[in-house]
Amino acid sequence: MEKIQELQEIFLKEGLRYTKQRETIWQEISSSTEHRDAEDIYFTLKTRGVATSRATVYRTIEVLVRNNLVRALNIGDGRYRYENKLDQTHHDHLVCTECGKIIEFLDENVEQQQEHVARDHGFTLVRHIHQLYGVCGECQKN
Amino acid sequence: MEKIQELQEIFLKEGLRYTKQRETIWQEISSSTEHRDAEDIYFTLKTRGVATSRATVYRTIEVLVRNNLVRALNIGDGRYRYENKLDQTHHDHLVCTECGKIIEFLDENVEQQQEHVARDHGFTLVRHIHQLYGVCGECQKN
DNA sequence: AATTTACTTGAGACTCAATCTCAATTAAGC
DNA sequence: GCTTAATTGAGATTGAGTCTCAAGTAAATT
Repeated sequence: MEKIQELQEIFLKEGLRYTKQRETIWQEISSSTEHRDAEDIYFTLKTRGVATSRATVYRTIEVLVRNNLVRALNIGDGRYRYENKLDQTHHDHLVCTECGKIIEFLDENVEQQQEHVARDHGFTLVRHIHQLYGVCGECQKN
Repeated sequence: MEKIQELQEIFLKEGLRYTKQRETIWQEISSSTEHRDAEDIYFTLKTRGVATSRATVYRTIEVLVRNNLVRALNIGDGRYRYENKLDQTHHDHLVCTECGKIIEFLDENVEQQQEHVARDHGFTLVRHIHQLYGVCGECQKN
């Protein structure tokens, strides 16, 4: 039930109605720390008896992303993963190319350097995508 | 006609035939420093009279990417851009969210730091994706 | 509380990049 | 040149995501 208040304010602010479906989708995303795709979220809701359509899942996620409650992650395999932003802190991702495991990391050095690079080219940095792909410890053993 | 020799060796090595279509696709990609999508390459070939099918374009690019002659770039808008790797040097990309301009950059500091991050998490780094999105100098004026 | 109004939902059609199929074509070995 | 097996290409298919529009349902109005 985390941030339900804020959720309601967001829909109000956007002139959108507060519906059971929208709340359920947020609850589903906010109750997990996994990086899940839309299909996964859609099916989980389905098996939990609170079925919503794909259209509603995608439409709601769009609002959540726009309002900073959810982050969309593109790891380059053609579909987005979503993670809630309840823990606030910014981070990037380390992806195991063998088992698909996703680990979060934050490196202040890199964060700062990115600002420099952008500035050096006359850009105002808005966001970035930074993913490291490699083989994790477990997978190296096999 | 750059690297035609190497191109032939690659196809030989892979047990593939050396065809006019495959050569033409490489020539098209190698003759430009732009970051182009498959559709763009396909249509350019078409208007130049050396028509090949989409299927062949995609199939050939796959081989070129696998053999390090071409790099596939995912800037998160749902389609890949391709650039030839003739100039060898590794770099990442700075993308203007207003005009779509793509600038290449290389930051040794960041490159090294990535290795550290991977190692710290027990990963062997294989590759990375690093894109900075912002507004370029020109677009800031408007 | 009933009615009206307008936003939301959902099933399925649609889009778009990319992949697959398979008959016709063609490169390469004999 | 002939044979054979890889390649090509037109179009079908896939899959993630978006769109449509009739039916459903909040919320405002009376």
